[in-house]
Amino acid sequence: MKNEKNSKGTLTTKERIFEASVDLFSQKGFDAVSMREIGREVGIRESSIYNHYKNKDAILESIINHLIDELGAYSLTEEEIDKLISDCPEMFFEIGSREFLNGMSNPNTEKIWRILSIEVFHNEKIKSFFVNELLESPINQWENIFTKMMKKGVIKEYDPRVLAREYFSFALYLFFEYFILKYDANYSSFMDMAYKKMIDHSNFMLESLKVENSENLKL
Amino acid sequence: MKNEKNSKGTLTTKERIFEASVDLFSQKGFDAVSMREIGREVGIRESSIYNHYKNKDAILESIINHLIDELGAYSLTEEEIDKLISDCPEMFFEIGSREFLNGMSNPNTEKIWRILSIEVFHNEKIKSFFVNELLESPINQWENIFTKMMKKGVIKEYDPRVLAREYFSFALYLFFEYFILKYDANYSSFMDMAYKKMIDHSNFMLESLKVENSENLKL
DNA sequence: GTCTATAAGTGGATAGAC
DNA sequence: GTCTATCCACTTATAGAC
Repeated sequence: MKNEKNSKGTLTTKERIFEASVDLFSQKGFDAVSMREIGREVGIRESSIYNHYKNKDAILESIINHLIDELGAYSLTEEEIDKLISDCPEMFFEIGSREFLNGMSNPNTEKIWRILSIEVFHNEKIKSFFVNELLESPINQWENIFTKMMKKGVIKEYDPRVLAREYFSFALYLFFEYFILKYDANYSSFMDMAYKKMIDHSNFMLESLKVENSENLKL
Repeated sequence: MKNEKNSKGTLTTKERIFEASVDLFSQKGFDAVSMREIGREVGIRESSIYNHYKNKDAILESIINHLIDELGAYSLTEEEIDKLISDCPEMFFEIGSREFLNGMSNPNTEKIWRILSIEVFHNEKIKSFFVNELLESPINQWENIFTKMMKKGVIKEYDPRVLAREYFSFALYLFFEYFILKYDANYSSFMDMAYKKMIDHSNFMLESLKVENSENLKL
């Protein structure tokens, strides 16, 4: 814990252990990586790792916390959201897409998302982090947004909870496709393909939710 | 391999090993379950298991093959699909939903889907099975169905590939939600909730794709 | 077909010299 | 802070008695 900060370009041993662990865990999963292997990657003996981290679990924990810190730094404020809804709903969907994909595919966080995807089965903390961060809180947020859009007459009337699921389920599908089924550490191709699909999806939703001239809007 | 079949109600030792493995693997994952543990569950020594299965991997393999066999038994024929499209598109979506959920939540297969979800990171065979069975082949099939629906004028014109993703991504979202994030071996609640959500989704899609009276259908 | 005994290996973690 | 040496629990799998 002594030389945790290092303002120069060089990395401390602790930081090198962190980086090596992120690389190895994201490739093989937590259980399949041994302390010996991490040590080898860093260039020290495994016993020396215990001078920097209490045990193997502590390394994983610090990785999770790093992602949580990183995510907290993003996200739009309530006022920015309100303004965008009135100004231009098309833009809003596009910004929403980009926001989501950035949180996923930032080079600092992409490997960590992959680690958590692998470990979600073995770790209760990760599981509840996922449920909250990927299921409940975004869908609640989108329900809120769709409700506001209806009040302003920007989209037609529909059950906002259903719309929230319609919109955000597609993001989860992309997450599932890339982080679970097709992950291969090829960062740029993830962004490119996912972004195009997300735009197609936004357009479909916009088209479906357009306010019509006639009166028979409510189902 | 000797007493594999047993027409009476009793299970052979091999079958009991199979069942115990499915239970344990679905709860803890393949790596986290030892041969000792399986033996304990069955009531024999771990060394005796090797009289029935060559090794631990062979147990997993037989579990995967069991699911593949089971899935092959379902699925509609081309003619049945064509008939349904003309007769009643609403019904078709409902049947499509039920078909998918049945393949997932049949009591014989639900635990196996869970095992594969856990093991998809460690096993190339499972990974390509998932990519094919959950991503590519269903989306191609739905693209085909939407194309036919357009030709018959049952739905409005739109890129069928995009529609296929719009429709099927929701099924994958449900898979992700239940088998990865919220799995708790509670079979009936999965079916109930997933089915309701799937119906909401089908209704939204139908509404969006309704043929309108006027002429400006193509985007 | 099941048992005991055992091989042969890998894992995380600690003690103490330097 | 890193090293060597070591501990001990646990794993898959095999050999051979019964």
